[in-house]
Amino acid sequence: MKSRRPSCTDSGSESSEADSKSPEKYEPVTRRRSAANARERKRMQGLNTAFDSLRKVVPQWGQDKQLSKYETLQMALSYIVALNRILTEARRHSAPHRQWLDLQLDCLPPEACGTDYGSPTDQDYLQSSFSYQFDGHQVHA
DNA sequence: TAGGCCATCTGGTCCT
DNA sequence: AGGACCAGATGGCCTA
Repeated sequence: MKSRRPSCTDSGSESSEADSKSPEKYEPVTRRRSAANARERKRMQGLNTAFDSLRKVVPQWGQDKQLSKYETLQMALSYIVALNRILTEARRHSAPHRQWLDLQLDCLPPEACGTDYGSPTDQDYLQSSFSYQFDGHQVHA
């Protein structure tokens, strides 16, 4: 994530005013607003942490730059649909194949599911199952 | 320079 | 009453 400096409208961010005034000298309304701003900032940071976690498990084929939040959500949706499709296809196969698949899924740590796409063949198959297009921002489930 | 993306502030609403 | 959540507004940064 790019590091961004606070915007100039960052009035509640304990900066210039906080230097000249201790918090207890704030007007109650100002103090409450400032606290609410801090909570909102923390909440959004939590949300961004969640987005970062999601980016780590979502494929980023051909994308050298970080997915935007919108793209991350769209990709996650498409990824889930693709994996679901693969599982559905796998269930149609014979027992030995199903056992193999079950074994693979059991052995996979959750974090590895998104970053290790297996052999090039597996990767191609998974990618071909994807419907999310970066340019068009479209998802066809 | 325009457009995309983002962080932050803010006021409103809902919930505990 | 206070906190969580949300959406709109605003302004900064980056890239084509």
